[in-house]
Amino acid sequence: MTARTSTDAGRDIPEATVARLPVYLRALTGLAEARTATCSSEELAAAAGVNSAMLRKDLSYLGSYGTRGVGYDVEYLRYQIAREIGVTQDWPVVIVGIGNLGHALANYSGFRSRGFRVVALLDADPSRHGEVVAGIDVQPFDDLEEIVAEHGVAIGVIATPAVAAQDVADRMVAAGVSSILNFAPTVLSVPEGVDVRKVDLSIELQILAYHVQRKNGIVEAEEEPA
Amino acid sequence: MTARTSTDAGRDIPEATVARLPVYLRALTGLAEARTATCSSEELAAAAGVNSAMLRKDLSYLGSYGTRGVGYDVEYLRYQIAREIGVTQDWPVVIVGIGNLGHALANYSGFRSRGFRVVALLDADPSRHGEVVAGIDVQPFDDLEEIVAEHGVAIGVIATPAVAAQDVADRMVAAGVSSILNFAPTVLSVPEGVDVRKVDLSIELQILAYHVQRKNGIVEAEEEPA
DNA sequence: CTCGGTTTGTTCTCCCGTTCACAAACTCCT
DNA sequence: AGGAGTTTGTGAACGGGAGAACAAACCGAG
Ligand SMILES: NC(=O)c1ccc[n+]([C@@H]2O[C@H](COP(=O)([O-])OP(=O)(O)OC[C@H]3O[C@@H](n4cnc5c(N)ncnc54)[C@H](O)[C@@H]3O)[C@@H](O)[C@H]2O)c1
Ligand SMILES: NC(=O)c1ccc[n+]([C@@H]2O[C@H](COP(=O)([O-])OP(=O)(O)OC[C@H]3O[C@@H](n4cnc5c(N)ncnc54)[C@H](O)[C@@H]3O)[C@@H](O)[C@H]2O)c1
Repeated sequence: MTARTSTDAGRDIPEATVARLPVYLRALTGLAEARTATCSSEELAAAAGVNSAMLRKDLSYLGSYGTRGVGYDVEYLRYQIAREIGVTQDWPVVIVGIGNLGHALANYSGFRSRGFRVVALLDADPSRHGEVVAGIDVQPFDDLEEIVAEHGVAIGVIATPAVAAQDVADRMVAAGVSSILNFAPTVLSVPEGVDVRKVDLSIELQILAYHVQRKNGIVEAEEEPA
Repeated sequence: MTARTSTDAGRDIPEATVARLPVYLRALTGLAEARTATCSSEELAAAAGVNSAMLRKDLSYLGSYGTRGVGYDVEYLRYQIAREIGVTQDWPVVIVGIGNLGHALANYSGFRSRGFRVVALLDADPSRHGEVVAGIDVQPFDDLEEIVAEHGVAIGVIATPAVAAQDVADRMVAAGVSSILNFAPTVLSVPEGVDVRKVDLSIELQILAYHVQRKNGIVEAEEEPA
C-alpha cells in the first residue's frame, strides 16, 4: 500500500533526488519565463539534462503532481518543488571571510532570486570593517552570535582561509547555525545534525585533469615536432 | 589473477574514487607539511574525512603502495596520487568572464600550488580589456582559439552570465578544450568526449535549505512570541 | 460512450559504491 | 628464528541509485 495523503506527502526523499530538485526548479523557472504552461517529463528532463525516467521517479517522491496523457503544469510543479525544498520564503544567510571570494559572493545577485538573503558580511580583519559591499557593510566576526540570534540564521557560508575555517565553523555551530557551505579547502568536523557542503575548485579541476590525462593517454601523442 | 605491472597499474578507476583522490592528495600534503613520514590508512582517512576501508579500496585501484603492518610513506603516496591525477606538471587553464567571480578566481593563489596555471583571462566586454588581474591582462574573448592553440589548453573555466555560457562552451570545444568547469547556472550541452563539471552555489544552498527545513519540521516550532 | 493516442507513476532489474571482515604480509621484540 | 601485534589489500555482503519497461490514467475525436 503506497497510498499517501496529499498533506503528508511521503517523508524520505533520497539524497540524490534532493540534489536534483534545485536543477528541476531552475529548469521550470526557465520554462515559466518562456511562457510555457505545461510540459512533459521528456521536455523537462531535457531542460534539466537528465533522463526522463529519473525525473519522473524523482518527482514521484514529492507526490503525484502530473496528469497522465498531459504532463505537468509548469507553475504548479514549480511551486511544489520550491515548497519541498523550502525556498518559498527567503532564508537568511551570513557570509564569513570577505576577501576575494567573499566579495564575489556578496555581489552575486543570484542568491536573492533563488530563496536566500545575505543578512551580514563578517570578517576578522578590522581593516575591512565598515566597507560596504553590495549595500551591506562588513562587520566584526565577533558579531556573529548576535546576528545569528537576531535573524534566526540557519545557513552560514565560510570563505576564509583554510586555517581559520574550522574555528569559524565551530563558532557558527555554537551560535546556532545548522548548515554550512564551505569554500575553504579543509575537511570540517562538525557535530551530528549539522550539515556541511563543500565547494572546492581545485578538486574540480583536478578531477577534470585526470580525465584529460586519460583521454590523452589513449592517443599517446609525442610532442616536440622535428 | 589480479597481477598488475607497476607501469600499467590497472586502468579503470571508478568515478567516485577519482573524485576522492584530490582529497587524499590534499590530506597527504598536509601531513607532509607537518613532517609526517608515514601514516596508516586510519590516520589518512581521518584527515580526509572518510572511512578507512574506503580509503584503502580507493588506493588499491592505483596499485599497492602501502606496507602491511606499517602504513603508507606519505611522500611516496603523495607522488603516486599526483601522478595518477596528472598534476605532477602544471595544466594551462583559461578563464572566460572576468566579472565578480572571474576576478576572485584569477586572484586565487591555490590553483598554482595544486597543478594549474592560468594562462589567459578572456572577456567579451571591451571595457575590461587591458585590465591587469593578478599579473595577467584581460584579453578579448576572440583571442580564445589562438591562446588555446598556443598553450595547448585543455581545461577552460566559464564564469560568464548564464545566457553566454553555452556559446562560450561551444567556442571552447571548437578551439580544442576538452574539459570545462562551469560556474554559470545553466545545463551545458557538449559533444561526446568533452567533460563538464558544474559548480552551482544556489543549488548547494538549496540543498542545505531542504535539510534545514526537514530538521525544523521535526521540531515544528511556531514563531511569533506573544 | 468508446477507442486510439499520449504521458505519468511505479515496478523490476542491474550496476555501482560503500562497508564489513579477514587472510596475507610486514615489523619488532625476545 | 619465532611469535605477538599491526596494518594492508581484497573478497563478499549490502544498500541505494539509475534505466527499462509497462500498466494505469487521462484527453479528445467520433
Ligand atoms: N578566490 C577564489 O577564487 C577561491 C577559489 C577556491 C577556493 N577559495 C578558498 O576560499 C577561501 C577564501 O579565498 P579568498 O581568495 O577570498 O581569500 P582572501 O584571503 O582574499 O580572503 C579571506 C578573508 O577571510 C578573512 N578572515 C581570515 N581569518 C578569519 C577569521 N578567523 N574569521 C573571519 N574572517 C577571517 C580575512 O580577513 C580575509 O578577508 C580560501 O580558503 C580559499 O582557499 C577561493
Ligand atoms: N559572483 C558569484 O559569487 C557567483 C556565484 C554563483 C554563481 N555565479 C555565476 O557565475 C557567473 C559569473 O558571475 P559574476 O558575478 O562574475 O557575473 P558578472 O556579470 O560580474 O561577470 C560576467 C562577466 O562575463 C563577461 N561576459 C559576458 N558575456 C560574455 C561572453 N559571451 N564571452 C565572454 N565574456 C562574457 C562580462 O563582460 C562580465 O565581465 C554567472 O553565471 C553567475 O550566475 C556567480
